[in-house]
Amino acid sequence: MAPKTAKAVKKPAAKTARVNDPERTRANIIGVATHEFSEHGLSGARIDEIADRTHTSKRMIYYYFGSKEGLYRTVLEECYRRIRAIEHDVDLEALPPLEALAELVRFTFDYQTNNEDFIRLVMVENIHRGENMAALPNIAAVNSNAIQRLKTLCARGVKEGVMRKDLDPIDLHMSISALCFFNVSNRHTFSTIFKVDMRSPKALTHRKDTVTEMILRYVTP
Amino acid sequence: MAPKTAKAVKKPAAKTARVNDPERTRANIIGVATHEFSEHGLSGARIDEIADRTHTSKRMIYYYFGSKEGLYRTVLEECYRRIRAIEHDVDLEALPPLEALAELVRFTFDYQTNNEDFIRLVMVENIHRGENMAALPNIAAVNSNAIQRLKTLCARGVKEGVMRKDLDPIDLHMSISALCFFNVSNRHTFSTIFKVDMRSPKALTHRKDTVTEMILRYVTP
Amino acid sequence: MAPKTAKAVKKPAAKTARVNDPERTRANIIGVATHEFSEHGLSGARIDEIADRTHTSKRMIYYYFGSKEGLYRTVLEECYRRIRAIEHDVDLEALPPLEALAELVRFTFDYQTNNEDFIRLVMVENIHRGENMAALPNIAAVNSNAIQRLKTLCARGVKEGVMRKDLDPIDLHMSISALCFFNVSNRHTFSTIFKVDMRSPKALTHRKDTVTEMILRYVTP
Amino acid sequence: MAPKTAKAVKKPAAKTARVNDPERTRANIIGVATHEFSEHGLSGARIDEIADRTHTSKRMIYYYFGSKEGLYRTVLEECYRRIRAIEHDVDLEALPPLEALAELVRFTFDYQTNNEDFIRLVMVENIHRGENMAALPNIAAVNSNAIQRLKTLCARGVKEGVMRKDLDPIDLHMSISALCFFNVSNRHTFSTIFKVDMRSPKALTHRKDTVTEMILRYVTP
DNA sequence: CATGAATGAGGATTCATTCAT
DNA sequence: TATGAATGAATCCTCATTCAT
Repeated sequence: MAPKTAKAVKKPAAKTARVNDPERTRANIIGVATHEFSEHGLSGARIDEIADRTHTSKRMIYYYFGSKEGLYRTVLEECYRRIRAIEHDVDLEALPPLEALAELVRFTFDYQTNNEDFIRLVMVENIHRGENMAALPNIAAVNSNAIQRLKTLCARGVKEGVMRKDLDPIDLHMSISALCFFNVSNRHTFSTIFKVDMRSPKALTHRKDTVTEMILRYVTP
Repeated sequence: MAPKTAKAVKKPAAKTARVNDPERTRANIIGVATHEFSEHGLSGARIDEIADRTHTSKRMIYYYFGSKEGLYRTVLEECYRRIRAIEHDVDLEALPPLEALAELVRFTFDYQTNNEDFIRLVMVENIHRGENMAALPNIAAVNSNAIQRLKTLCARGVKEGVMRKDLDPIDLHMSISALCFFNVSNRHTFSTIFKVDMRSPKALTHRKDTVTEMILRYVTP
Repeated sequence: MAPKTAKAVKKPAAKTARVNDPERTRANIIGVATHEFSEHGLSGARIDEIADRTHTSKRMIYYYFGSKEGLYRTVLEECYRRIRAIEHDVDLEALPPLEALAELVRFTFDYQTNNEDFIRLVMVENIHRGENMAALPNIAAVNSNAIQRLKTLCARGVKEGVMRKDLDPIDLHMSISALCFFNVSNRHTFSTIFKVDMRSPKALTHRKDTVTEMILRYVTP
Repeated sequence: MAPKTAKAVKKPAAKTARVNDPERTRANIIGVATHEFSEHGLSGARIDEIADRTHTSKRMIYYYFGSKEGLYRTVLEECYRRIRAIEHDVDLEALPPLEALAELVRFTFDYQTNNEDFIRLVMVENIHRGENMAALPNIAAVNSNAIQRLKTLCARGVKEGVMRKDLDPIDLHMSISALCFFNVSNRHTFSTIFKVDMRSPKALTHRKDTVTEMILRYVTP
């Protein structure tokens, strides 16, 4: 909801303007839009607002993305692209299976905690029943790696006798995601109802440990 | 809503509650609004649309709820009230601790699966950072029971030696919620990315078992 | 809405406002829109402009007509409805066949001359390939009368031996329309090219006589 | 035009006139614009659309024609220039007066039928009250020939006793134009209302005969 | 209580046109 | 010449809300 009162201060300057650098312009818009959509949702976000926070004008949004929905989809696409790129950072091969899994859980927890915009965007997209995401090309590619790596890890764990045989990588991934995601996504309602802190470093560390332990216990034979 | 054309035929039908029954009118509006807000979010929902699906007119919405936000808050309140009422249905005392916990997990899983509107409303409210919920009176009351019952259960489990001593009821509740919630909330994006079915009875049963086992393994000493 | 430059003078008053008289409001809008669409075409007309010349606001246009196109269609419909109503004015039965026909031609000529808005609207609609008109219900009803009356008249003329037998009412109607229509529709380009006056009473009378004679000569055995 | 999405693939194909050939570029633009203006009118035509269908870019349109209106005027001018050039094709002198007239009518009918773009452009210009055309130089020259030739023809007809003495060439030209023009210009509305075909070869031939006969009967003493 | 009419303030989108290279 | 990027100024349309009866 926009403030009807005067408090919204316009910052008329700072616009580099007329920089003929399409990539930069696009990136700038996407950056701002990512935050706006994550903050207010697809219908709640305002093109005017996005434009204002941009180095360019509202017109450029339409020039590059065609429509509000087009911009939203691009934002979504970029977000998933980023995840895919980042997931490689954990070197699961270098550690013993259980430690690797623990590391993966902790990494996931941290990543999600530190990327609230992404989490919220996924929430928004689920409110829209994933219809925008479904339209994206290459979206399936996002999974390939995550699941494949988990599969390999499980196989290793089974071979070394430290993991049970009946593990389903997708199911396991879902559990990890669920536990990590919730801490960010439902932070507000949960902490309001249960009067608990879910954001302090201490609370996060504690929760991360709980989640990690829960996953480890589950995979143990 | 407006007459789209001169001869837009009004469907005066089906509107049964013409008899002045305030409670019924209110309930009818809330019912419709619950679905609309859950479906499209706070900014995405349309007062016109809600009014149209109602037995009354748009004017009544303002008469009873003052504003769109007022209606939204009432809807939220009702939703939480309903949960609280329903939670009593599981008689945890009648079963051995672990079985009681398993039953609670399954009940939670089923309830969330069968109440998508509620799940989505919670998502929506979290997108709005819980600010509407925070304004509700009695919201804390929702927790009292859930946590208290879990606490009692854990105490019983510890006494009987089937649960570990260091369990935190809130933390446990959060884990159960996270695992159950995700299956409904992130259904669309997850199933799109991983090409899996998350809605068939079979998939639901399997996932429910996984979640239950995960929780049980976690509480075991 | 508002012109940024100074030249457009606003007439802020005169708006009867808040008259809860839908029929009047509708009629007022249609009246203004008829002229605007006739003047500038569908794409050339401006909703803002129409609203400004109305006793109501732009919002009401959308309230009643849904869209610019919806308004245009209604305008078109009204125009054709009016014609149909007016055509009864010539009592063809009361005169001898040839005189009746002459009277019909003169009436048509005068009507078209005096209803430039209508002529231009028909031009506009033809530019749009009649797609909006085709969507109108009852549009076929417009013809029924015109052709039927001409058919009866021809039959009478044939029986009395003053008209040839091979006349096709539709073809005849087309000729009359063409000759009368052109004088209004192509007035500007024709008079510019040939440096002739096509609007003075004298010119109109002369042209009307020519057209009448042309039709009469054509139907004569 | 703008890139609708990030990966909007540009079709650099088919654009042959890369070789700097001003005349060819101009002609290409005019050709495309003629169709666009004829199709959508002055306000309905889109510069972007025109540029897209061109072998060049939008920039060139402004380079060569200054503005949308400038382009429109050029298009108009070209159209009239073409007519004037073509009218010489009928050799009226070679035939007996009435046959020459019949030939002229048929030629006019065919030309208009086969040049819908031109007809529509004239309609568009009349919607704009001929103001763009009036600004064109040499526009009067268009008439000189047509009328002069008709005048000569009539004189010949009168001398040979096959035409009445009181014929006004301009008036006659107007009648011919009206009857031929209408068949193209009002095709859509007329055929929709009267459920008749106006485009089949058979219908065209029949109508052409009617028109020719009507004109011939009119000029006969 | 109830209803249809009415509306100000925004909100998304489009257009002709110009600029930097 | 030629081209893609950029833009101010509309232009159509929507929304929550209020008024008269």
